[in-house]
Amino acid sequence: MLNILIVEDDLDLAKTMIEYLALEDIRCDHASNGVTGLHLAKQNSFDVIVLDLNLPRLNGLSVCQQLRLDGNDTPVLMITARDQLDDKIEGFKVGTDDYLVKPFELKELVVRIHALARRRSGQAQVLRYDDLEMNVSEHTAKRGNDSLKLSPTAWRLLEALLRHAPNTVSKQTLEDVVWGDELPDSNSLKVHMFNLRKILDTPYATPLLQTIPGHGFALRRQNET
Amino acid sequence: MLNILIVEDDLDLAKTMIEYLALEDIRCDHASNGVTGLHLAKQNSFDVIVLDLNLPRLNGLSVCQQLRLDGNDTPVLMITARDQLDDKIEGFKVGTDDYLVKPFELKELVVRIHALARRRSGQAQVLRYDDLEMNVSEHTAKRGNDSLKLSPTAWRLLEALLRHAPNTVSKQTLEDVVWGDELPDSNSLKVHMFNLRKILDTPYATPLLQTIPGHGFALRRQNET
DNA sequence: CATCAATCTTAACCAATTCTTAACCATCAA
DNA sequence: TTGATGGTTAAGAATTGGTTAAGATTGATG
Repeated sequence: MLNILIVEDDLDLAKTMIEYLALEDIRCDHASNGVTGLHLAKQNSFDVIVLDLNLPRLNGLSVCQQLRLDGNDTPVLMITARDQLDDKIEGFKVGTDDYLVKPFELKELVVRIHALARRRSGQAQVLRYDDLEMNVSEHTAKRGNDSLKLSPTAWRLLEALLRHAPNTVSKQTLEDVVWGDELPDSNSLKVHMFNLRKILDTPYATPLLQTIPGHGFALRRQNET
Repeated sequence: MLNILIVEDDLDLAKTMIEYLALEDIRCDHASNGVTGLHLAKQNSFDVIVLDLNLPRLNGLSVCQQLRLDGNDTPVLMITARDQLDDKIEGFKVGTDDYLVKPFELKELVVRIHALARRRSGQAQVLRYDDLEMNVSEHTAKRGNDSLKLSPTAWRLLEALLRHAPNTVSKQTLEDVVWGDELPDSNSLKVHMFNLRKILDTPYATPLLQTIPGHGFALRRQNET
């Protein structure tokens, strides 16, 4: 059972969507303007957010941008009347995940909602795990109340780990993140991880950076699965 | 720099795409039929896979399905000539992430590739059989409530067995999983299976790891087929 | 242009884990 | 009995990960 938020000012359209989606076992909350939409999105946790581009009080792009700045990683499906590529590009820039151009078939809406629900957006501008917080836009990182001083490489590593937390990130992926195709021919990653751990964990009671032998590393609390 | 795989039998289209994407700093590998596409996808790690729906030898849907069964979580963008909703529905069922209908603008292709590349798997991949549970994303394994400490090789063996459970997995397949082409020239597999069994079964009442004489091994409860 | 601080790469060392190998045993079927 | 298959054990080899420190590189600043 999916749980989504629809932000749409055309009440007829909203009603049609909600009723149709109910048949497909998708529960909808509804807001008719950007401000309440943003508010609802912040309060609750939805599987997908369906956003009209043109909204009273706060347009869809701004709503999406606000969410991302707030660290919300819910997939966003934008509905627009125009089929302007530039709108889409702009939309993807602020963190939209998919588009649907009016008029659209309800069946297609359902299909895209399901596809989006399977993944996280990955476009949040603030990443959090446990008491660790990373603001991608400001380029700042904190653990608890202490701000962390990260070297460029340490930053990239931590960002990758945080985006996947609490999942394991393979050494290969980490090397990819830092060096791309041109890997250094030594044990550089080991050293960087050592340094990152020194900054991230050593001063604190609960270590977060776990080594997964033979595979890679994970940001995860020890006791948790 | 993104790294993607294009599986497309229309060589003109493929060439156009590859050249355009190169300008956008997207590196492309290319396969012109489903079988090689699948092979490439399994061998390498891409940011996105662009799949034509209609392919010689193995169609796009099957390729995608195979990948998912194999535990591959790379985002897939399906290209289709028709705008049949049913195709899309079928596609999303087997794990496609997005669609593009021919003819499309190359700019739009770029935008969607970027959007997909950023997305990450929202839900942990979990394999289960009986009271055995393996979280592929976190790289953790439990039997009942006890977490299992697996060596890299043990992990690979168990994963292969679990993906096929309760079916038998041949010794050859297991050797393939662990060593690929360069097999060790001794009885290494025997030893590894012994060690795996020690971790997996020995402490518990009901053994799960069965030997199928002459063929291989299976993860299966004793009484069941 | 010289210098300084920060950062990155590299090499080396140690400890722990993991892997391979070669035995030896038990069982079964021919 | 013999040969093939699978289970068990232990030793030594190889690999991996943590740690440290020395140069090399970079970028900023006086």
